Amino acid sequence: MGKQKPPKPIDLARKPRGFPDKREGLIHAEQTMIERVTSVYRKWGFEGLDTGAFEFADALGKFLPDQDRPNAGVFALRDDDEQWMSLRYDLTAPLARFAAENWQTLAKPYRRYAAGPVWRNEKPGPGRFREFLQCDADTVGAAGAHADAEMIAMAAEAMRAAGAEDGEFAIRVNTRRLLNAVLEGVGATEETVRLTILRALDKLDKFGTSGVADLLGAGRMDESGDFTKGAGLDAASVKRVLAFAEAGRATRGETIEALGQAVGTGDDAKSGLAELEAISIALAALGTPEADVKFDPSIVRGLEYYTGPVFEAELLKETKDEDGNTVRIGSVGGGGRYDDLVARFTGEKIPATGFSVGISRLAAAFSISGEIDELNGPVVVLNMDRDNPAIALQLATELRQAGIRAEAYMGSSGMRPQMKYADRRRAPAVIMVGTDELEKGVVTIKDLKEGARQAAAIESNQEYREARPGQLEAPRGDMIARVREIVEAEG
RNA sequence: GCAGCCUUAGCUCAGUUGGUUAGAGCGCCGGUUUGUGGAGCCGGAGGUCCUUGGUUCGAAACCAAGAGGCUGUACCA
Repeated sequence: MGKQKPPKPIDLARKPRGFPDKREGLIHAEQTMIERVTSVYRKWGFEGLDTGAFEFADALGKFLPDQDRPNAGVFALRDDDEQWMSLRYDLTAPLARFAAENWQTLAKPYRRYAAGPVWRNEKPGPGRFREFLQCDADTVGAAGAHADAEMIAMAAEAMRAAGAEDGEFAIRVNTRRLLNAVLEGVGATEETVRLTILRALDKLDKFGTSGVADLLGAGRMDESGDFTKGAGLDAASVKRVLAFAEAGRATRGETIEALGQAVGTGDDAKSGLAELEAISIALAALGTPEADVKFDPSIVRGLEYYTGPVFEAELLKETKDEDGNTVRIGSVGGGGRYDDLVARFTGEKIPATGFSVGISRLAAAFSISGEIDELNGPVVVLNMDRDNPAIALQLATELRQAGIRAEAYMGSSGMRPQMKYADRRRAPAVIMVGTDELEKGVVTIKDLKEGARQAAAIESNQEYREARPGQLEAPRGDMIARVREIVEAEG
């Protein structure tokens, strides 16, 4: 009945949340970060592997779409032949699939790095996307703490390669075996209770001791009044879990000692402590600075497939967001040992361990703090002579032939808009050739960065215009050399 | 998913008890005796006031539902 209004065209130009548009600056920051991290992986002897965006849903593991409704968490669709396919949610599951498929032909252990986008169908938020970049290294087919220690050492080196200095990051390490020992110690046999306890532990840094105590016991009320049911442990058990969670000490040796007190003498406790001990010794041999790696009993990580050591890379360095507020970036990567993942395909138990870096967060952190250079735009040749616009094309071509990024202004706007354009493009310089220059056989070159510096001291607009800061006139034959000086001086 | 808050120009926001053609700042575009980016001067574009339905003589304003956003929380292989 009601008149159907056609949708306004601009209302169709909407971007789905969590799928970021990336412009020059961000692209450059992320590519730089991928290069830095993968160069560390390559240096340690890992080889590249790139797999497709989609995997068959059943190859991705527990997320089997049930009939019509693919599970939340992944993006899934049905192929022509009715098979469910899912966009990969990490780079580990495709690796497990690839390793299983090609196991016979691979040199074992298989050491592989990979970088690329992954997709998760979850609620996005600041710093949380539905499409984001990961950069992984994994060793498939190597049991034992040395392979884990190597991952941890490499994670620390990757953080340093990314730009983190002493004390600006920490790799925090724990092992599932100790967590199992604690669960056993408080008699948590029921799966839901075990998971609730682990999730509570994981939130120690977020909610603090009392918040975690609530989650371990009856439950916790958040500030919006929403209530989260707890694990229902009695007071003595809560105390025992907390004692474990807070056993972190200044050095790894002291932490192992404190954990020994908190965790008892069961099989899991003994093997877990031995695992940390072995990792610590290996790290010393690998030359990893002691302060880079801490043992932290509150590290839990994903609940699904980790079987031994788990670790997390945390950026401690403080950065500022666009509004100038201080932001703690927090976790920028993680990993661990997953001995059962490849076995899903092969039946044979194949040990594996790996580490994953969240590229976007790292790039954001180091881009904001100036660790990654901002890119200059092209040199812009202004279109001054409307009777003979081809001169701008010719000059731009000469610059490009000399290997300088350059473009001729496309259009016939006045000079002021053309200057504004060059400014907005972050051009290092503009070239001006009008009738004056043509007659004299020269070009006018304006160094925009130098001009801006000089302009800071100029008060009035009229003076600013007359001063023509940063500008020089050069013989036509010297254009390339002079422009090159300007471009190279500004990186 | 659950809870709270929010939605007026590109952005940040005004908008009287419900009353004509809905405003500002910034930004944007163009010009400034066809030659100069920032802060000068002149001009300009840009809004079905998120959507739909209801109340009313009359709705940007009141009510309901929906959509979108923010924050917290849950989940996060």
